[in-house]
Amino acid sequence: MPKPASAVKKAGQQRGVRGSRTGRPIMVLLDLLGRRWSLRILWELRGGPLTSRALRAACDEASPTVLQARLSELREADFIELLPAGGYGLTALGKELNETFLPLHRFAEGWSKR
Amino acid sequence: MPKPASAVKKAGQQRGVRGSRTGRPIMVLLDLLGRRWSLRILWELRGGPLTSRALRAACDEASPTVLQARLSELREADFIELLPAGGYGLTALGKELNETFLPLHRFAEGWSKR
DNA sequence: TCCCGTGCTACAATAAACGTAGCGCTATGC
DNA sequence: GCATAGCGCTACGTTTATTGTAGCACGGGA
Repeated sequence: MPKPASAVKKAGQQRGVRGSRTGRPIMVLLDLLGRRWSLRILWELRGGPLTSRALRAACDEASPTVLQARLSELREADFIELLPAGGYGLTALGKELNETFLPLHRFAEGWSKR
Repeated sequence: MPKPASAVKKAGQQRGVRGSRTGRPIMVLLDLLGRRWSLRILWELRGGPLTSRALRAACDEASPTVLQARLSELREADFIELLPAGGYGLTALGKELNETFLPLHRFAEGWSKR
């Protein structure tokens, strides 16, 4: 019989990294990037800044709720920033992170022919 | 007033890539890897095969339900395989994909000191 | 003034993830 | 034989995340 099962969890981690309690940087990063739309957002910004609405359009009209949540998280992680002129753009760190994923594109092309 | 809002969505995409309807390989890949625990599983297998239980332990005791779901998806994508001798291991393709993420580790280390 | 685009939020409904328990199977122990 | 233990995997009720739709407050032109 499934017990309440919560009431305990609130203590341990609340403001945290969700799926990772170790705190190891790579885990924190994998967890952050493992949230829905995170990778996609970074990817869509690779060509230059986009307004929040353009970004939403680029992301298949994902709901603004999650998008804003991700944008906040990614901003807090210093991967993207809200430009003074409007629109979101990659920070230097974000660009560096994005380059990490460049080989992924090539990989994806080959993988799709599996 | 929030309308029913569903009843429509069932038509368009059901068995799909969730966040991506374009079918572009990179989108499919980003979507698959953007699911919870996907990246983590690949990461945890980098050192060699693990049994499902060991993998679960490595992933902070994530619930077996999602883990099995991810394992199935990653297996279908041919990134991991269930070894005859038992345990899950990366396929050649999986190893290739994992190497794509190697720079991520280094990046994460530097990032954590932001 | 009015209009339009910006970033952002509310909120009810839906889908995904969680936690716990336990199944069927196989191999090894006695 | 027959427990025992580990394997991959599933059921199912609860909690959390995501979705879809609507709309806010603000600022910059016409």
